[in-house]
Amino acid sequence: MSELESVIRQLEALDHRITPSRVAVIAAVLAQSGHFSVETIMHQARGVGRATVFRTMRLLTELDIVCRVLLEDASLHYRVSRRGHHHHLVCVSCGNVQDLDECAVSDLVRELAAATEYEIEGHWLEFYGRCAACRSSVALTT
Amino acid sequence: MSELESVIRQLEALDHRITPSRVAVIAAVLAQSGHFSVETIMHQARGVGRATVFRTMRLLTELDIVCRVLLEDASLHYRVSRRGHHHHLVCVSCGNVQDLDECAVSDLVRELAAATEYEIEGHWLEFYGRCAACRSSVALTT
DNA sequence: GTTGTAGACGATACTAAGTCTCACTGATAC
DNA sequence: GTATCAGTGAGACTTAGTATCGTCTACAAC
Repeated sequence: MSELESVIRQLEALDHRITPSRVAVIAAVLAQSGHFSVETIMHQARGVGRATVFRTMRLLTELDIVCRVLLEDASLHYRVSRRGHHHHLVCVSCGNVQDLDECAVSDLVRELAAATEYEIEGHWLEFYGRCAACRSSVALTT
Repeated sequence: MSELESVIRQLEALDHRITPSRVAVIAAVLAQSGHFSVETIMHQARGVGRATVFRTMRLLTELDIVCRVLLEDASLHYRVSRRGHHHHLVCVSCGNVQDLDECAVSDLVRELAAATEYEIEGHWLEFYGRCAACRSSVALTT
């Protein structure tokens, strides 16, 4: 079963209708390799209305098929999510994104809950830097 | 020396002019207790133009007089920053913000840099939850 | 005190990202 | 076959912020 079919099955299972617009958006999303903006999807799923693209993206986010990537300037991008809760390491130079396998702050969340009496429900954690390739190319050009 | 005067000195030291508009915006910012949006400041510093409020906020952010608080829905608010690099714990119910004293991920940054060969330059970290007061009030009403 | 000037100003147009509304369409159940 | 309602596209609207531009004024030099 292809990834596209698998997503369609998930939508069907939740009683969402399978329409050509949705399939076009989902196919465009699954074709992305790195992080992408909604605008990219709007270009690639031509003919699909703006509102529909946003609606479908929200649906995919709720289903954990895509996750949101927060860039350093606080702008939101998306990324196909092939695992559960995780964080990102974003190269500010080439835009490459590494998924970080495990949630690095789950211990911290427990400590913090004990120290502050908050019931902690969620968090944002994103790292920014330069990947090895970008660092070496900078070293060459300077 | 009041906090307002102290900020004005900082601006003067960097060769920025002290204008009535700037003073109005800075006073409005310093009067905030929790996190706030630019719109709040625009209401409280009546007569100051929209662009000027944004320009002044950017200036204050650069001077580390305010810091940005990322809410759970990825919208940006601001908060008077009375310390250096730190993170926030935001109550999603009453909006109260706790500053977390030390950067909890500095060790993690080092580990990650070693593991991924990235040169890590920055990160976002924000926690969301319910404070003790909000939890007890929910317990009472249910 | 006067003046020159560049930095700051307000108004306003614009952009980007996303939401809302509404009449219409078409997938699905009966 | 048809009724229904979830989903659709168009486009107006919202929110947050930036860009432009002609005018003003804080402040240093005189």
